[in-house]
Amino acid sequence: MGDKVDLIEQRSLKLEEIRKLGHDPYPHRYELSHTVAELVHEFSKKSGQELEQEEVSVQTVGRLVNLRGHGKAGFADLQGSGERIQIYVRQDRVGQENHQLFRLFDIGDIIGCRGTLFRTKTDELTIKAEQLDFLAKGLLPLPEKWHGLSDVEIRYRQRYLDLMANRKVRDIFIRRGRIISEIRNFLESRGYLEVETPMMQPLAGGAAARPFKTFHEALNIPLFLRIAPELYLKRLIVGGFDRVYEINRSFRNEGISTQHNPEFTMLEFYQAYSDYQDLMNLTEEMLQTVVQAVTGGLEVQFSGNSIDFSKFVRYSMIEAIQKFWKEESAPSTEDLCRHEQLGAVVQKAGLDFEAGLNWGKMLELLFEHVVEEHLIQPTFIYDFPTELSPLSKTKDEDSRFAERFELFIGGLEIANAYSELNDPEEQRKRFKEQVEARVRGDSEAHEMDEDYLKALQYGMPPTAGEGIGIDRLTMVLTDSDSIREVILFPQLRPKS
RNA sequence: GGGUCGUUAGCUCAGUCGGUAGAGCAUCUGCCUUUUAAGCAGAGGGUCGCCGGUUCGAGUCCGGCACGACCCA
Repeated sequence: MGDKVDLIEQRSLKLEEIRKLGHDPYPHRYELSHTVAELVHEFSKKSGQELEQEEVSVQTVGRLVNLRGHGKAGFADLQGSGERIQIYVRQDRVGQENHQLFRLFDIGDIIGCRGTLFRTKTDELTIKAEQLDFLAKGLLPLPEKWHGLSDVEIRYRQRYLDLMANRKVRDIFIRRGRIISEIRNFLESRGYLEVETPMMQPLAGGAAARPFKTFHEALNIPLFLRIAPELYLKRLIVGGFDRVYEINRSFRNEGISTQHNPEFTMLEFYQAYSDYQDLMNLTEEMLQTVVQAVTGGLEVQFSGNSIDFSKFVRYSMIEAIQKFWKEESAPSTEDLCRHEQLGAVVQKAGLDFEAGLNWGKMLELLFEHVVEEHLIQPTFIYDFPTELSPLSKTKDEDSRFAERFELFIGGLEIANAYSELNDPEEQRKRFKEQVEARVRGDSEAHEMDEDYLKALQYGMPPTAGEGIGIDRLTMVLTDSDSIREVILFPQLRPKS
């Protein structure tokens, strides 16, 4: 600890020395001809001879990540815009005063350098400095140069250090940005409007989850952080925006795991005059477009598996359970569709369940246990129990099933979509059932939402809607095994 | 919520059988004008996560707590 203070003191003293040399240690701007990345990309193919003939004069900026002094000369590595370039400083070239400044530099300082490009004996692209400028002081030492930064706690708590030290981390977040941008392009090209709906809601609906609660002082009312934007987006469909989407945060007051962060980013989109089949097709096309644009192909490595986005498999939930059943004889459709018979099937699969579990939840339990881990390649699972889908239309031929699908990739649940229930009387009935489940102790069950029912009473066109977990999609497309690797500042327990 | 592992210098780590704290990098001083994990010579730097216990003696053994990672629910 004492040493850490000394380090800051030493660097603060150097800061004063720099000031005494007549440099403002925190200047306001700097003119550059190239970023480091531009230099590296533009000149990586030029030979030393070409560079010296052309006498390319450049001016760039970056953070010092390595210093190698040689008495009256020295080398340094400058990191900027995700790349590194070497600079070579000779006292007889920059002058005595500027060389003095060079000797006051620490690893971590941000500097500007003007000079000409050349290649060293070992053929490394290097700037021969003519003028060095000081742009900002790094008072605290950077992570160790050999091993870099690997302590995950520091990586997440001080993400800026992670971004400086680990190129791969930088690349993950660049890719995340591209994914979102490609999704926007895709949806905009299909006539979608991006909208923003309330994050603070008087009633947290649209999903089965526990919300965070907050309070508005002036209105004197409790508010909930949204668990989904769904019910507001559908109000916009009622209002005549036939295609809307929102990419933004939702919040769920649940445990934290490699797949769950309390705040997470979801894309939700709603398309009028369409059903869930249309959205399966749209989703396939959208993800193929995004994956191609972002990775340059349709095959992605994730968690030791090669995932092929060129074909998406589709199974009904019942089919999937039968297909991935471990033992010889899979249960019949009849067994799976009848509450009285399903209990025995679930027990046969070696699962315990609470008494009074309804048929839908029982089927879900069985599905999660038997099927989910096998869904590595992009797979739509469709036709969910209506009991699990209070906001979905049911199938015309069998009201026990809802027109709903989920998309699984790499064993992760990536998307959830359905033909939206737009019959206000039926919706009221479903809400009532949810309220009853809530009374029986299901804290995730939906509440009665009169305001939403009123919107439906004005008439909502037939509509299909979908949510896609952006964090999880990013995990798959960056081969990240934890959601914390794709969220810049993941939620952690506060440091004591 | 349960289990396993981890926490030692600014960073990455070692630390034997319980005997009074180590390395490399970083820092500081000196030398060094094509190095690149630059080099050479020297110096400084520790609440061994926290609290308690056992012991003549604890980084090391025991218990609790905190934080983190992984696995399970």
